[in-house]
Formats: sequence, C-alpha cells, structure tokens
Amino acid sequence: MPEQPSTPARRPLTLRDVSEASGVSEMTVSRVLRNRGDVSQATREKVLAAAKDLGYVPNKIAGALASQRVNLVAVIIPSLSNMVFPEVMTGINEVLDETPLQPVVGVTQYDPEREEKVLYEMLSWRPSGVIIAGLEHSENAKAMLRAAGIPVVEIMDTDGPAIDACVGISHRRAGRMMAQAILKAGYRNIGFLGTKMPLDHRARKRFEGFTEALAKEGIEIMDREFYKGGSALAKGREMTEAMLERTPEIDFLYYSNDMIGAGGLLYCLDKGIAVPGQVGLAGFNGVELLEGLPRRLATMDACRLEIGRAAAQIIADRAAEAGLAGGERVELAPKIEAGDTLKRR
Amino acid sequence: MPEQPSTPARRPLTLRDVSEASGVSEMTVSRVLRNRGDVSQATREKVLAAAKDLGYVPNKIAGALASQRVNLVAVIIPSLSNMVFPEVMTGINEVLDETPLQPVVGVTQYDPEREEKVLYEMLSWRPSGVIIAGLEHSENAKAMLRAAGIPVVEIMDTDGPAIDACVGISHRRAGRMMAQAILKAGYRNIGFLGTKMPLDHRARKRFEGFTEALAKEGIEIMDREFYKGGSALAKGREMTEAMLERTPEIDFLYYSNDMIGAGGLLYCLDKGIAVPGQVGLAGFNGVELLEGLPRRLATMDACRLEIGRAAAQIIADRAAEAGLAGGERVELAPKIEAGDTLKRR
DNA sequence: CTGAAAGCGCTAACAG
DNA sequence: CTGTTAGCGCTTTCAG
Repeated sequence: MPEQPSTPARRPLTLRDVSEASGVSEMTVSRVLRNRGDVSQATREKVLAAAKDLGYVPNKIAGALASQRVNLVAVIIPSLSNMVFPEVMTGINEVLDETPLQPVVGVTQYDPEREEKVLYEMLSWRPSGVIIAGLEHSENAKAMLRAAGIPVVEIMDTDGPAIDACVGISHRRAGRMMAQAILKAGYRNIGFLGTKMPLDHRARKRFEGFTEALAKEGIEIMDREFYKGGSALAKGREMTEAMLERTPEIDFLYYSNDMIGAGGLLYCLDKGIAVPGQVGLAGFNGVELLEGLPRRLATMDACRLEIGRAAAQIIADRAAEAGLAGGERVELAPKIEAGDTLKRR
Repeated sequence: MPEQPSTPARRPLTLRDVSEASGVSEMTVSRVLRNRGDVSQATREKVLAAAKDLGYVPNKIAGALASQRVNLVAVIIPSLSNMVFPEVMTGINEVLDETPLQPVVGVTQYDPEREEKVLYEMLSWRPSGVIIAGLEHSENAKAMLRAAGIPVVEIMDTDGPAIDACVGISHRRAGRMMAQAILKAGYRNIGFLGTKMPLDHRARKRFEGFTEALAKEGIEIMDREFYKGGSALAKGREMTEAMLERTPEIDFLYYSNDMIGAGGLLYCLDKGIAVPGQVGLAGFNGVELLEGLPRRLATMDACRLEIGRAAAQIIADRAAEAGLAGGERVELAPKIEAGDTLKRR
C-alpha cells in the first residue's frame, strides 16, 4: 500500500512534535500553550505558530495525569427531556463559563442503578466536583460520593440530609404552600394528577406536603390519577377528562407538573368548562411554555436557574480556594404565580 | 487541628492500595478489575472484595493514557432546550448503551466560535469519535476534525459535503415537499414564520427549498415574519396575529418549527379562525407535544431518533473494527404528517 | 495463571 | 526566561 495521500493523522500529535517543529523545548512549549510562567514574546510566537500550523490539540489525559488536576464537573440529572434540567444546566453553564471548569452531564432516567453506574463512570475521571440531583441515592452511591474527596452539591431538593452541600427548594413546603393557596381561594373538592413515578422523590414530597396541609384543614383529596409515559400534554387532557367524569364535584385540579396542567387547561377550554370559576387549576415548575397558553396556568416557580447558578458557584469557589469548609446549604423560596386559573371564587 | 473524623479520603485510592489490601500484584488486580485475561476464581474474589471494601474507583485518566484508548464519544449540538436534540441523544444512547462507549455532550448555542472552543476541548480528551450537528463549521473546526484521525459523523443535515460520515435529512427537500403538499391542497397565499437565526442553517435550507418549490409554480411567499428569543409558543401567537392583521388574504402559514406553529394554532382557535378552512397551518419536527393540542398540527418528522441511532452505530462499528472505510452517508426520508391543519380545500 | 519492567504524554520542581 | 529530571496511575509486553 502506498503512503497516505496527505493529512489524515495516523498518530496524534504530541508536544514533542511541536517542540521539534519550533525548536523550543517541550517544557517551554507546554508553558506557552498553558499560558503559565514567563516566556519571551519571541519564543511564544514561534511556538504558537508551530502549534497552529500542525493543528496540535493538547492531550488532556496526559496533562491531567501529570498535574493531578481535572477541570471537569460531573453533573448528574435524571432527564433532559422535561424542560427543567436544561434550565438548571443553563444556570450551571453561566457560572462555570467564568472559570476553567467544564460541566459533563450524565443522565440517570430516574433509575438508581443507572445513577450508580453513571456516577461511577464519572468519578473514574476524577472530576473537580459533582452536582447531583436529589438527596436520595443508593448506599453505594453515597459511599462513592463521600469517598471521592471532592465537593458534592445535591440540588433541587432540601428535604433531607445532604452528603455535603445542598441547593434547592423544599418540595414539601411547596406542596403545602399550594394547598394553602387553593384553600384560601375557596376551593374544597380537590383532585391530584401526577406521574406514576415512585422514584421521583420530589414529586412525592410535594404530594405529601400538599395532602398534609389539606389534612390540617380537615380536607382530603377527593380523587387522584397517575400516568406514565407518552406525551405529557395529551396525558393531561386524558386524565382531566377521566377525573372530571368520574368525580364531577371536583372544583380544583392540582397537577404535578406544568405540562400535564397545560393539557388539562386546554381540555377544559375545549369543553367550555369555566376556569377558574367552575374548576381551578395549578401546575408546578413555571415553564416558559405557559406564556403562550390561552390562559396563564397557576404554577410555582422552582428556581431552576438559581439552583444551577448557586450549585456551580459552590463548586467553583471550592475549586479556587482549597480548605473551604463545605456543607453549604441554600434553600431557595419558590413563589406561587396565580396566573388566571387560581382565583378567589 | 485534630485528625479527620473518619473516611473523607484525602488521597484518592490507587491500584496499589487494592494490591496491598488483597496481597495480589497490581497487574493482577488490574486484570480482575477489567475482566481481562485469566485469573483464578480465588484471587478474583480476594481482589473484588478488597476493591469494594476500600471503595476503589479506577482512575480512567491513567488507564486511558496507558492504553491509548478512550471510550468517549463527543456529541456536539447547538442546544438542549428545543426538544429536538434530547431526542437525538436518546437515539445515540440507545446504541451506545450496548457498547463500552459513552457519550459526552457539548453545547454550542448556534455559535461557531463556541463550537470551535467546545470541539477543541472535547478533542483534547482524545475521544473515540465525534458526532456533530450540521455541515457548517469554521475552517479551524473542520481542520481539527480532519486532523483528529477519528470517526466524525455530521448529523441532521445532508445538504452539502461532509468531512467524513453524514446522517440526516435534506432540509431543502423537506422544504420543497411541504411546499408541494401545500400547493396540492389548494392554498396559494402563503406566509412564512420562523426564527431570526442566520446561523440555523437547517432552518435556512428548509426556507430556501420551500420558496424554490413555490417559485417553480410561479408563486411567491406573500408575507414573512421572524422572531428571536422568548417563549416560542407565545411568539407563535404574536407573529400569527401580526401577520394575519397585516396580510389578511393569507390562507396558509408555514412555521419553521412546531412550537411556534402550536402557538399559531392556539391563536387561530382562540379567534375562531377556521383551520384548515380559512387558514391552513404546518410546522416542522414532529414533536410529541403536538399530540395534546386541540387539533393535530401538520408537520414533518425530522427522524431525530433514527439519526441518533444511525450516527452512533457508525461510530460503534468503526470503534469495534479498525480499518473500516469511512465516509458513510445516510439520508433519511422525512414524512409529512398532514394532521388536521393541512387539507384539500 | 501471575508478576516485573517500561512507558503512555504531559507537568511539577528544580536547576541554570 | 529556558531546560532537565522525575514521575502521575495505569496497561502493555514479555517472562516465568
């Protein structure tokens, strides 16, 4: 076989190649490429030219091994497809962009086994920190996180003990707040619609807080309905229809997320059900989508952007300054947005 | 200061620690942990016990450097927040889950400079392959991709020359197909609504194909409107309102994505505009969301899941078997879903 | 089946 | 300002 036609690199370039091409020692080349230490303008330019010319891309694997420093932050979240985590990521990116740190995301699909595996994989790259959704993890996962010896920030939820730092909202309190607002508006026959996900602990905690606050006023949920999979908007319609047929006395529907809430709202408008007069509605999350609906669904902001920012800030601070205490705890206060579907009757 | 209370690892564990704890050589420990080569059941168990006991997590940095093998696939996409890329990711994950490869995603925000930076960062980890959205990249980026000497799959779009492999649909053809379907249904006064994003090349190509096919029948777009930022659903409403007021003769609205299309649909239904009698509507993407709308918006499936799967398969195949040719080209055929908003009048 | 030796490509630490 | 010397923690290769 003849020689390769031209470029297609067989062997990736190394510092040595740049060193030879520029006639400068490997060490100095390394300094230039990392902007470390003083290098004369002349050599700097020689090196940069050679590197660019060859198309050299440094090998971070070797660099990380030699320097014992990896500027990665592991971000472990349950899902990318529900609007909530992308926004958390935005917050994380915003602050990490100002630092040398880079987020690497892993997705668990609400599955503890997957979480454990993803975590193991990520930790094996020795990241500078971990941002992980939720407070509930397998014993193994918790052990790994403790043993990693790096900052760990558990996000989204503050209802429970954290391994290290923690940034989020209290979903129990969020559920209670919504219950109180609903009662205060005069609704009494309340239905709950949510996801059939025993592993979505935050949804569960909201539900618990919700029923607890109702119970305090001697009220019980009148009906409930859970779904799994499919288009959330469509499911919201279906579940709403099913519940209103089964329990026509219902005067308020509390949805565990905005997407099914939006489906419910569209259903009610379709059917000419007066909202919020005949039936009031509320969701959870404060997603942007709601702005385009014919009525603004009542919801509760989950502070997603803020959570991402605060979590990343904690990691960034601790990466920058060794010996910080750890154990930070940030509980954000979600606000009810009453919109057009939760009003005094 | 007294000693640390208990665990909190100062120094991460190494193979050597496991070796000492188990009384087995580092080399054999390594074999056990990687399931390579023959090791007696007895030593295997000793090693596994010691590793688990200590909570050892291998250092992939060192492993990768030593073995010159990194089981990462760089996935570079413009955005996570618009429903389309999460679905591509799902397809990628589906096939990579069956292999030792792991996806690592980088987000460019439709910004070529960011793309270049993200690409550089990812390549510096020496991944086994790259999956990157689009065919348009800066010269530098293209040079890096060529020089990397690893499989590169450009996805989503097939309208143009690829660096190596390519999986997607022809957006020009997609635009043409939709134009033909609209004309065939008898609409003639057509408006176009889209994003003001000169860097969304796929949206631009659809638009070009669309106008081109109309021109072939002697028809020109009657009005157009572009938006930037904000809630797509809300923007869809606003733009639709603006256009129908400005150009009341319009009988069809072609949206560059389903989300603004959905907003337009809701607006029309609100205003009692007969759809598709008075005005027909169509979007693009085939997002799940549409299923929950009062009418099914006409759209075109962009084969996102398939694209993800096929791209990952190419990388997986080439990673498994050295010396494959490269340059694979997969053009998927998007299908029009006429729904309820694009019907013969 | 098990071990010893020799790096992978880079950077810390120390000379000049 | 620049170069030299040792590794980083693992795996490859070659001997038992």
